[in-house]
Amino acid sequence: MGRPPCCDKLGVKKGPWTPEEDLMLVSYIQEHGPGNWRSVPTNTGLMRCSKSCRLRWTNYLRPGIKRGSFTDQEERLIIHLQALLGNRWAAIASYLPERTDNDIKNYWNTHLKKKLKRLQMGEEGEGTSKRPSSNNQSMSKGQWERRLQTDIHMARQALREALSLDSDPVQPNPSQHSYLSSPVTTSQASQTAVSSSGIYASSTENIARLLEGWMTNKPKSQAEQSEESASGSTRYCINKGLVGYTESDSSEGSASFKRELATPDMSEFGSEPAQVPLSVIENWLFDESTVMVQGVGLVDMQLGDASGLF
DNA sequence: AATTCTCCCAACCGCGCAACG
DNA sequence: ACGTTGCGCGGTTGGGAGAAT
Repeated sequence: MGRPPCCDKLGVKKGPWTPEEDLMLVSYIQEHGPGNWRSVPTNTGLMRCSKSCRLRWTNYLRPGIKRGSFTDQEERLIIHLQALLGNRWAAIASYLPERTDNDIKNYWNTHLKKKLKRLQMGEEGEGTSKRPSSNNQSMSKGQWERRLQTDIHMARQALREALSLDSDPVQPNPSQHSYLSSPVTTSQASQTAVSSSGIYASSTENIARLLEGWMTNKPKSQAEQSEESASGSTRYCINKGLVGYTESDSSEGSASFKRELATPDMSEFGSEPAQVPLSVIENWLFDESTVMVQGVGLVDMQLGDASGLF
């Protein structure tokens, strides 16, 4: 006997969310914080199933989400992490606090997979005997697993070091924070609804506008944001959500929105990976000499050995 | 200008796991 | 120990937007 689907109830709405629904959801979360999703539809009056509410929040409404095109660095990070962790998108997303697992998954499926395939084809066209990984085509599954374990061990070690180097004093506890500090007004709501002509919720701007005025702290200007991203800073920080956090927010607001996602492997470190400045992780990830195991880098594994595993 | 094709992403679905009674 | 419930995750899909014909 299988488990009944959670959304087979009559009257449960499906499909794209409307601005009004978003506001209802955000209002509720403002008061109660995310979680206890089961009670959200009944308490809000939303004709959505709990799952849908959770997804809408985590993938779209949650402040701090960066949307739009991925940077080269993000791309490389994803490729490395995918090679290391496989399709564990939630785990990968925990290293990119501004991106959702869904976003990363979509980006992988629509862009990176093709990109890697193209690269692989290109290399194959040039000849297959040169690359070290080609030697590993014959590597047994056991060998590959041992190598993967070594990689994971090294990854853990590197993260331990990273954590000990950079101990962030902020220990957020989402349950203790008010999620959105000032209530949204009906006029703000209608403004949002009116301003969005036709397609709703397809841009960061919409969400930013939606949430504008909810924050105690002044949102960062677009100019500042673009300047920041243009500077090519690799220091990803949970406090730098596009919806308007500044570094100084960390004392309260941003901590509230900290990703709940922590990879199970990370729990033993007593801290979530998102708290680690990702520059440290990136340095480690991009340092070929660190990730090289038995002379084969992870990228090689991705392009060669590991490709057959997907 | 109209139609078809392709790409992309928000949302859905089903499964597994953990907590709880 | 077992059944139920709720949540989180990964895979898949539907439909809108833009490109190509």
